Amino acid sequence: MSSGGPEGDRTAEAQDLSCSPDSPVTERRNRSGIISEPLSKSLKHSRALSQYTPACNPASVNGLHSNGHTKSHLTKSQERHHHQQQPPPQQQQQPPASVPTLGKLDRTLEQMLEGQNGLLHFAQAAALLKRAGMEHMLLPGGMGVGVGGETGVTSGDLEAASAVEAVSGLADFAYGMGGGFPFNPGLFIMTPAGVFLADSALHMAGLAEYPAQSELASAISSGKKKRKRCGMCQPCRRRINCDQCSSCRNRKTGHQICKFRKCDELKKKPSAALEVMLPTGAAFRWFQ
DNA sequence: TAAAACGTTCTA
DNA sequence: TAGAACGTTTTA
Repeated sequence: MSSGGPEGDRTAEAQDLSCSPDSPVTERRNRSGIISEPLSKSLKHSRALSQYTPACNPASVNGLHSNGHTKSHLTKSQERHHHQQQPPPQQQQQPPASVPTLGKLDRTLEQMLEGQNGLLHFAQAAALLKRAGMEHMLLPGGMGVGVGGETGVTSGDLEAASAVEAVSGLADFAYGMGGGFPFNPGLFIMTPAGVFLADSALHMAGLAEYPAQSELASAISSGKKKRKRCGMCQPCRRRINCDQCSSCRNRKTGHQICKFRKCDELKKKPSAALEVMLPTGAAFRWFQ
């Protein structure tokens, strides 16, 4: 009759997860920091990602992040941006109104990651590579119309413009159908979960610690039987077990993660993969 | 080594 | 076909 249940011995440290100091959040954490919390509290109000950061630092929200794994690299990449891309003093004048700032660019990239389950599709990858000065890794010959096509643009403008363009102006990005595949295929890892920038490309681009990209890619490419959670989708971001679903109730026998924390990617059948969502909305199959 | 969690199989 | 149970792998 251990009526401890979910409410049993909730610790005050769990309250750290809440940004609101007066938030009456009382949770119980397991060894992995997963919180068991009744459905009524947690599931109905899925927490924003920023609420899981230790200090709710607004600056950290600006960084590229999606889960606890990526906390550290945020600051690293931001430092990189500061150190490597800080314009010389004479260029610190106001940027042209039409040119996004690096901060805006970062937010754009963050939005890309947020919105695409962490996958970088080709146009986004192109933007990142360009941003890192890796245009040469794109295949030459105008195959990448729209990404490598801009001329007469300063590098800074190119970086920002191409990234924004990658997000919003994808229509002229030529895939297949005469346009050809604009990237060096070696830069990408094709996995059941999607297409990822290869580690090498990430490293070269200074993006080695992009959330989940390298980790997931390596995990899958290594031929492990088990797939890993993508770490990017809403369920993966969730850090709270509902304690009420069948998986939670039958944890001992079911061996299943809370239904509300089940990775969206893992819900899909692996065979449904090897398909890339093109910016045009069409699906590109790597293998027929 | 225990807990977490994915994959497979079984059952309703 | 969805959910439960179990085997197995992974991770801390």
